[in-house]
Amino acid sequence: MIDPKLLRDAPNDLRAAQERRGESPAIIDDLIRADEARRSTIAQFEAVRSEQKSMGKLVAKASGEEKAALLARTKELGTAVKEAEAAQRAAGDEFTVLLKSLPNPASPEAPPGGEDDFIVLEEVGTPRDFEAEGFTPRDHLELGELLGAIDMERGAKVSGARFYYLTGVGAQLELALTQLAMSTAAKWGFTPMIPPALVKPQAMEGTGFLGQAADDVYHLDKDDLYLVGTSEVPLAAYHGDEILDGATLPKRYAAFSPCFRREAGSHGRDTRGIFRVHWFDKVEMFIYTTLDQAEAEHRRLLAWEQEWLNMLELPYRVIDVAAGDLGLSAIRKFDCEAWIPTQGKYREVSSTSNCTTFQARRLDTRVRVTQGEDTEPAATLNGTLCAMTRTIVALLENGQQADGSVKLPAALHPFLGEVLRPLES
RNA sequence: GGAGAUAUCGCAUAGUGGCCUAGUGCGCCCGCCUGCUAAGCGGGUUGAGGUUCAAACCUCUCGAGGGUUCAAAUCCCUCUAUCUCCGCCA
Repeated sequence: MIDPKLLRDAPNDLRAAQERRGESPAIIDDLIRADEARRSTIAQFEAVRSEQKSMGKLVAKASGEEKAALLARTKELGTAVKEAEAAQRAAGDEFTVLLKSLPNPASPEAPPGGEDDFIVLEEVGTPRDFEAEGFTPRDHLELGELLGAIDMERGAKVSGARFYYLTGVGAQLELALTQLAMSTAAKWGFTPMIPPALVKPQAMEGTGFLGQAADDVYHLDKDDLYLVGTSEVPLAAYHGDEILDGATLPKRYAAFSPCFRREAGSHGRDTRGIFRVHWFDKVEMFIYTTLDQAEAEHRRLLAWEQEWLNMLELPYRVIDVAAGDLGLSAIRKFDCEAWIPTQGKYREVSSTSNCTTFQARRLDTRVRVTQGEDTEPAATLNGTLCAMTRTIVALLENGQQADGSVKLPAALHPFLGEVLRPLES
């Protein structure tokens, strides 16, 4: 949700931002009309309500005929107040619904265009040349089966397509990554968190996942709870309805949670292995700060994501996601994409978004920067530290050797040794 | 799942239909006084929204949402959370 005052103060900026996303600016004019309707119904309600209150005081003091006459008038006022209140609410609701459907204005620095119009900011590391090494790389599933690390067949048997078991060293690998990611984040100053993975509609809605992304979300009808697709949701809602003390900012949290995604729009894509699944575990970074610090924190998040990939010794690139490919809440997004040898391309393993005050306005998270001053909406940012399944895919494929064994990065040696070896057949 | 209780400003409390424009204490902020400190004295102190050049004014906000009434913190209904006990359970 944007600052409604922008509709009056800077409508042209908002129209331009819509066009950067490749969306119609007409909604801005709808919003301006709805805002005017809202404000005029508020004025009408307040006028009759004010009269009702002062008349009510006269009633309390009056008696006899005088009182009867007053009561006749106040009775009329009573209905007028109810009507005006209903009109105010209707206009307010209409405005809010429209306002919430408006995406966060894309940053002017975000590349214009859609999904394919990203800009590559940086490439780090060099993909291995398997041809030169003299063997054809196996894909992560083949390797996972050789190592006894991944069991897709039984995942499908028990839970259906896009489910898996991590077994043996696969399970150990996730636990090692989790432990390494959480402790590394703690060292960077993040507070480790384990949040709930089931949330109320308000949390889901507040983070912007019930708009166009709603099809991708699991919902439990009987309990009206949602399974989160990322711990961004419970972390953003964590300080909802709160006023944060500016002196405590930035607040940085790192959360481990399962993530559930229906993958509604991706039938047939990435069907092999654990690259795209309905459930995976993830360590997510989340930051609360003030608007003026948001961009700097966004750069820090990206730097931490890169440091993590460097620790894992993976070749990757960083892209600046185009405006048309941003989620509802973000003004700018950077993705880190690891090289996947058997796909011959870079694929997303982490992503960081600057949501400015968009989510905080919806969730009512405010900051009092200085004692005695007015509050302002907080700014929120999120970034992946380690999405387990995709990280495992990248580690297996990039670390593999001709015999099917997998060399691990030094950071994982304390947990799993230097090499994962195929099971005895 | 069953029975009962509770929910008021940062905290603690008062408030059983109009005198609530929600009082008081603590805490906090500003000032005064006291040659330091403490005490004392005076004032301020929920959060939103609207009108407005501004000063100021108005509206909403007593867990949430409905209802009754000319008028609701107060009466009624529903929901949520917390506490106590019972049952079940990792």
